[in-house]
Amino acid sequence: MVTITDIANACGVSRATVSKALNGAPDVSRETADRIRETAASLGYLPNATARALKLGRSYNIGVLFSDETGGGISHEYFSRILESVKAESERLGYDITFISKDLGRMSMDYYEHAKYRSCDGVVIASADFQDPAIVRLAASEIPTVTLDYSFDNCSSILSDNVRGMEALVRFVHGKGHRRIAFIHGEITSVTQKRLASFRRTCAELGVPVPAEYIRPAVYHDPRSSGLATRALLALPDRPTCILFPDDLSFLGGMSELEKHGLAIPKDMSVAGYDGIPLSQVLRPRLTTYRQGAERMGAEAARLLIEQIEQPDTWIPQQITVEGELLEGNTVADIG
Amino acid sequence: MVTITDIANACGVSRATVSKALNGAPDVSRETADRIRETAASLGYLPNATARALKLGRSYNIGVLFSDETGGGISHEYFSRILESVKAESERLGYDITFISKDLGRMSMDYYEHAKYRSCDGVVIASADFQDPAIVRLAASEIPTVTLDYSFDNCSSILSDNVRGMEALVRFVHGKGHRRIAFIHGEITSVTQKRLASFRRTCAELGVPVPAEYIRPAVYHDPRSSGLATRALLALPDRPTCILFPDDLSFLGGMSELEKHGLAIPKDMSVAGYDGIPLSQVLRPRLTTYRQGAERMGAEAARLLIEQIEQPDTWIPQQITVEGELLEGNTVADIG
DNA sequence: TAATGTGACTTAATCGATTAAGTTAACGGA
DNA sequence: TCCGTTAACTTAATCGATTAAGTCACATTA
Repeated sequence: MVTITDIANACGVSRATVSKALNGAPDVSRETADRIRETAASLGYLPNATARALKLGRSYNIGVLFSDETGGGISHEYFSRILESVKAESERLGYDITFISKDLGRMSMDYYEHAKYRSCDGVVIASADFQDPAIVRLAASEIPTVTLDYSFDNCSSILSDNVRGMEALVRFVHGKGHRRIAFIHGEITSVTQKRLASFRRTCAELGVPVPAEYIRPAVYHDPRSSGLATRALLALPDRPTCILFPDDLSFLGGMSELEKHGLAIPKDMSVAGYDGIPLSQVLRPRLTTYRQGAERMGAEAARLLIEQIEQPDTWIPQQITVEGELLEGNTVADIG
Repeated sequence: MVTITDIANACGVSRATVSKALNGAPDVSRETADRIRETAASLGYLPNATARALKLGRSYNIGVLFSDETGGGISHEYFSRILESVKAESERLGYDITFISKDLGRMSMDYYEHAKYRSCDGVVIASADFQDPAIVRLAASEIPTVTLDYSFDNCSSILSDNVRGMEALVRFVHGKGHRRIAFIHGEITSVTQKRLASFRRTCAELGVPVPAEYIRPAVYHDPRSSGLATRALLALPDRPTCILFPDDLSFLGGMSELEKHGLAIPKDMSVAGYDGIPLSQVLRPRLTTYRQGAERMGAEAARLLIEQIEQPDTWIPQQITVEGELLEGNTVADIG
């Protein structure tokens, strides 16, 4: 391994001078600096991030947290889009990313300890149980933290616009003439609550009644549970004309249930999803859904976090809401 | 930050003794060791991975490489399953994982340099253009490397069993009576070549003729291009009775094309996919496909890599082939 | 009794890079 | 000529942990 000492020897200067030359310090002469840089290049010198981190107390490494337990793991489309954009933006800004988990080999530690152990400069919490004391501890710690789809006091956060997303969907189906709109929602989280509230408020604004039995619980990303919820809705004496699903994958469960009942989409039942995963746009009929701005969310998360890391003095917590877009498929019939 | 020095002071011993006590060295008395461990716990001591890495020349950190350019990014189901299992197994064995990329901020470096810079103990190459000189350099370097779905000399590799996967599919549809089997394949890579070869060989073994026009190129994970390939197949005077798609997502493109022609699956055309993504199993009809053993592949990759890192002397390159399973849906009609 | 051994420490060097503080020679101005 | 200044270095401490080598008191053995 080529170190700063090798360059120093090769150039007949001290290690200090090499370090300064490579970092562009002012008190190295032009010629010496050039000579050092050339030698460094010719020897194939690479700085050692570890040594630098130890000395500087800055690792240029940020942790990302995807809690697997909540099922919001990396393999869900929405989260992998977020991960990918956090990664891309971080790299653009000169930071690597490392996963933060509970426990590591035989060491048992919580998220905060893990992040400390790896001396992460900051952490992006992308999917987690925000009630988990370990998450709360991390968010409340001195480590700069940005959360996605949840807000802690004193942490910046990036929020998908669930309020406006749900509103857009409701207004869209209302515009198509629907007045009996059912909503199958995922597990109760802050995201779900926002969508529920927005659903209710928008319906109220539009003068659309929302019978209690039109709101059915299910589990995100679980076609089976949405299928059951769909069945329950179909059993109602006063069936809805349109069903909003918790997400696109869940819609598939509903779809097969509708099929079983011999109901065609959108002729006999209108439906809409949420997320706008690529699949939704190649399905026939193309699914009407709301695509969250995951790419921008990830990028903004990285940007905010690194800003906080690099300018801790001027930093104040920020909440950024990222809008998505309504993907108007053809699963909502015009019954106006 | 609580360091080893704080513990040393609190216990009235030297830092060396603390380090030894915490690492279970034999030359520390029972009582002293206990006292040190208690003090460490009560002070909330956490080892500093950075300092340890610097001294030991071991970071307990492995790099993972998902080249974005090839489109085999993190967000594809197969790769995210691999990532997730590499992560889980690495963590179980006490290693963190960090993404390796080209370039980092204003530093331009190749993969090898990046891995060196972060002192990764090893690298898993999960998706990449294996012709890329930067990838070749990394694989040929002194850094332990495991590749997925590709073999380099002197590197261990984990291979999805494309040969047996394709064979299983062909034998399955053949068993259902199909004799005119078309195959839409993805871009020519080593994986694709294996599938193509296996397709041809199995057909030959079964005595099924394979007209050249039954083999159509397309692009992986791109429903549009598979749609076009499907259209070309349908235009043939002697239509196939069954189409094998490059992957499940691509099948969706074919599906909508079939729909346009008023052809029902599987009545008018049988189809099969590849990958076995969750979606494929909630679609109606349920897709016949081959699910690759991504979870085992990721876990084996991590295991092999860490084995090589920890026992470099006894190490020899290994190739492990991981079998998947045929998911027998109902998109293949029995026309026997 | 002297030599030898041993258990339980401490000392000090080391990993690679950074940086405050110190040194030295050259130069300018009075 | 002498002093102050400045450019261009070097010295040495430091980040936190590890470990080979050294020390020392005490026990054992011939």
